[in-house]
Amino acid sequence: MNITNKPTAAELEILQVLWSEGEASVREVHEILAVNKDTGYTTTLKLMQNMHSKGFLAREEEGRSHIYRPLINESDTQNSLVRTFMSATFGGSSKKLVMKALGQSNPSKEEIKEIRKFLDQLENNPKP
Amino acid sequence: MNITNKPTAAELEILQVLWSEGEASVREVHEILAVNKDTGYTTTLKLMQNMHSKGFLAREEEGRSHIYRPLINESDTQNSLVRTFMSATFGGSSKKLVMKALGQSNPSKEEIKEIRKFLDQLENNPKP
DNA sequence: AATCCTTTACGATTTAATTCGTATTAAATT
DNA sequence: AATTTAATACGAATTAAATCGTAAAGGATT
Repeated sequence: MNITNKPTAAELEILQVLWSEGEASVREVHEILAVNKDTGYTTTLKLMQNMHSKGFLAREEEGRSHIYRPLINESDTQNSLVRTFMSATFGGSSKKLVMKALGQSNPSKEEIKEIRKFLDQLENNPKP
Repeated sequence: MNITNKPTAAELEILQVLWSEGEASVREVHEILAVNKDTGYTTTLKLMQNMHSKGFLAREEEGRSHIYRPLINESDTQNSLVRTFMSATFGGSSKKLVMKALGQSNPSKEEIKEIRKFLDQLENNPKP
């Protein structure tokens, strides 16, 4: 259920790609990252190799290249990162974090509606 | 209004103390941090010196020690950190971040009420 | 006055993360 | 068959952050 050690910033970028694509080769991940980032191919390769040995990614030979797949779940990873961030920056107060986040973005009416619905659920099904 | 470069994790811990105390000597900051953290006095000193030269802290001689005061605002700093985090972890979606944060903490009825009020304001005063 | 704190200053080390260079291998192309 | 291309492997360099050690200075204590 829960992530033991968190991915670093560069690792998270790679995970975003893999969560979105499902699976990909180093080349594919690199091409996508290279649009916004200026680093070499071997950097991406090394990162993905590291992530594989950390247990973040599975890989499988396909021809002479490797296809990688995330082994850690997006939602669990986000939970873990949020918890750490919330604690470091807001002393653990979700209310403060939430207000800062909302005050800074432009959530659509629709999104606001969904958040309200979520708050309703929270009140009706309080946690242990 | 806006923070140019963000404090690091260790710097943020120091800022938390100073935001809460208003001002303090290295010794005072260190004593407070030392409760939960196991690092030497000179580490805290060095960090605060760095923060001073970065323009994060002002200082003033008082006797033979220095009294430090934050020059960057808590709210602005949090905004900046939230923006970066939200973008790196949730592709900039405040809705996703907000739900993760709420789903993970136990906001009180009172807090939920305040968040609802905040959502009302957001809807009534939409941003540019 | 001599010694003992307590403090700052600051270079150096350590640690972690990121980036890269080079060697090697094997498939694809000529 | 020879050459080019595209991939992995992996050590090493770079960078940034955090930590520490030691020297110097000046009050406070004896």
